This record gives sequence, C-alpha cells and structure tokens, in this order.
Amino acid sequence: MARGKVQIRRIENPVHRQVTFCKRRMGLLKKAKELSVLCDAEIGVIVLSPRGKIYDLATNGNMQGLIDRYRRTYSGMQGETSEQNKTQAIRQEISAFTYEIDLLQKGLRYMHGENDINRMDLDELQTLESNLEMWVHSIRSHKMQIMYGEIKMLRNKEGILQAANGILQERINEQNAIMNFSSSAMIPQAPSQPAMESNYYF
Amino acid sequence: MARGKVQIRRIENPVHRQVTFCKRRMGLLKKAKELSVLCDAEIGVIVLSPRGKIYDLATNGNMQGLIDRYRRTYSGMQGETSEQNKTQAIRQEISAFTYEIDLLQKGLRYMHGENDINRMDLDELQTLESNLEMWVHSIRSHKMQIMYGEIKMLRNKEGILQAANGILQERINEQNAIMNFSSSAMIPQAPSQPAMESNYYF
DNA sequence: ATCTATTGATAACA
DNA sequence: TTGTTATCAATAGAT
Repeated sequence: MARGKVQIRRIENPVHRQVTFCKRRMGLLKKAKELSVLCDAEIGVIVLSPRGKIYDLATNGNMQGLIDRYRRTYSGMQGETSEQNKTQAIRQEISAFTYEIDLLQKGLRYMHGENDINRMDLDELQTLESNLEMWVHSIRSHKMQIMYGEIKMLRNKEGILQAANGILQERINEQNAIMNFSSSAMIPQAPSQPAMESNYYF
Repeated sequence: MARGKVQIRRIENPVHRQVTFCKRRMGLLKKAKELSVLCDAEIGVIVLSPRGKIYDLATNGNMQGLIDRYRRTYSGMQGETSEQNKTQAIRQEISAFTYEIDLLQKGLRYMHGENDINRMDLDELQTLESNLEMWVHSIRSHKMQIMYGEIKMLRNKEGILQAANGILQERINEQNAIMNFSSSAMIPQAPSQPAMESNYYF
C-alpha cells in the first residue's frame, strides 16, 4: 500500500513475509476491534501463522462462547469435544505425521545417502527449507567433483597416449633408418606422420 | 477515516452504524484474506452483528477445522490437567511441523524430478517454477554444460589417439615381419607391445 | 524498531 | 445497498 502497489500473492522473501505478517496481523486485529466498538458487534479472529503460532482476538473476551454460538448457528451438532476424542484425534495426527516424516527420511537417505536425520531436533527441522537448497548445492558439487575427476583422468590418459604415440613414431623412424641403411628397396615408404592429426583438437 | 477523523466509539446513529458495519466488515474480511495470501497464514474471522446475524471467513475453507485446532491448542488454558498441557504442546509442535514438512516433501518431489504438481496450489507452483528457473539457469548449470563438452571432446581425442596408437603398432609389427624376413640378425628385437599400458585406465 | 511516500480504506453524501 | 470522493489510516520499502 505504500512505496509501490503490492500484488496480493504469497510473499516469497521470508523476511519480508514475516515483517508483513506482523504488521498486517496487528492491523487486522485493530480493524476488528474498531468494528466491534463502532458497530457494537462481537468479533472473533483466529490467525495461524505458517509455523503454527496462534494469534487471536475475541472482542467479548471469550472466544469459546463466540465459537459456541457460531457452531450452534452453523452446525449445531458439535458440542464440547470429549477429552478422549481430542487425544484420539491428536494421536491420529501424530501417527500421520510420523509416517510422513518416515517417508521424508527415506527420500532424504535416497537422495543423500550418508545423512542420518533421525536425530534432528526441533530447531533443525525449522531450517529444513534452507537445507533443501543446501542439498541441491551439495548434490551438484558432488556431480561436479565427479566430472572434474573424469576430466582429469581423461587428460591423464590423453598424455599417456600421446607419449605412446611419440614412442611408437620414434620406433618407426628408427626402423626406417635401419631399413634404409640395410635395404633401401624392400620396404614400402611409411609416411613420416601417422594418418591422424595428432594436434587436431588443440 | 475520511471526511473527518472518526472516534472509535459506538456509533449512536443507527443508520450510520449499519452502513459503517457493512463497509468495515467487508474491509475486515478483505484484510484477512490479504494477510492469509500474503503471509501464507490460516485465518478465521467470525462477526456477530448486534442483531445476531453471522458473517464469517475461513481462509482454508474450513472453519470447523480451524476452530478444532484453536480449541485443541487452547483447551489446556481453561483449566487443569497436565494431560491437556501436553496435548497442547504436542498440537503446537504438530502445527509448527506442518509447513516445513510440506515444503520438504515438495522439495523432494522436485529433486526427484517428478511432475507431481497436482497437490500444489498456484502460489506453490509459482514458487517451484521460480526455483526451477533459478536452478536451471544458474551458473552451475552453465559450468556443467561446459564440463560435459570438455569430457566429450577428451573422449573423442582419446579415441583418435587410441586409433593412432593401433595404427603405429600395426606398422611396427609389419616392419618387424619384413625385417625378420629380410635380415633376422640386424634388427634389435622390439617388444611386441609398447612400454605403456594401453588399457591401464580401462 | 522507526520513518514516510504512497496506496488503500472509508465517512459523508447521494 | 451501492457508488463517488475527499480524507484519513495502513503499510511497503528503506533505514
């Protein structure tokens, strides 16, 4: 809204997103309070940040009552969830996330081999997104190391072959000299250079 | 806010209050949507008008789920047991992991090169696309292309040298045969293979 | 966190 | 309610 019109779409820069989240969240709650006061309305706002932190506002100071009224009006069915059901639901979610984490670990081991992330703690998990980029970098570095190695090996092989080529050529020249000395007519003339262009690629 | 600064207190004129309620309610929900989109947050807003009419917004399209999460997180606040506190903490952790895990899975799918974009929304698609472009067009990719080219060139050169090597060896063998035929005593015995190990790297 | 140039929201009016 | 417009408020980008 300032210093340039902003497009309403996900802010990719994490720092900008966090700052905007903080500012606009405060603005939203302020607007909600103002509306409540100005128009004598009851308002509840729940904000879940991407990281799961919860910010909320209940203008009557009682979100539960507001939610209860909301639910009574809309679905009416759901009363207070029993403690057992809560525990059961949470266990199901834990189970589901455990499974996903296991899949993730398999994927990670598959992609990266040596890394054991079984012991990752909370803080480490929070940086997984940046780690992804590091993994990509690591994988590419590894690939490049392999490629550098292959280039080095091929250059080495090239040198050996060049040397062998020279030795053989020298030997031919020696033999030609000997044969020219012993018997000039019997030996077909070999070209002084092989048919290939040894410096073709230089 | 316009045509004169407004005091944040109940608007006594019922007509004005109704108009302001309508306009500000729309503004509040718009702000909530924007915050949700901009910052990747999940937001629920419930507005109860003085006459009991309900207006609401749930950015994930599921107010029940949002309320469930909210209640699970804060159910421990109303009272008592450490059991509830535990479940609250667990719920908080689960919520915090969600975003990172989601990103990771998508990153893994991306790294696997799968075209599993069905589960991603437009924003995520946008993110992946920009990442893809960044990565594909990065300097490393260019460097790798150059390296591939060099490897190819070196392999080609290797083949030519190998062929030259073979030709020279053949020529030596021919000359040896001729010299053995013409004069077995005069020529020092050349080894049938050059001193190098031509297959050393294979 | 603080500062402003701008955009966005909206109070009054129709 | 909806639309217009003069103003005020929110805030994006920079510091």
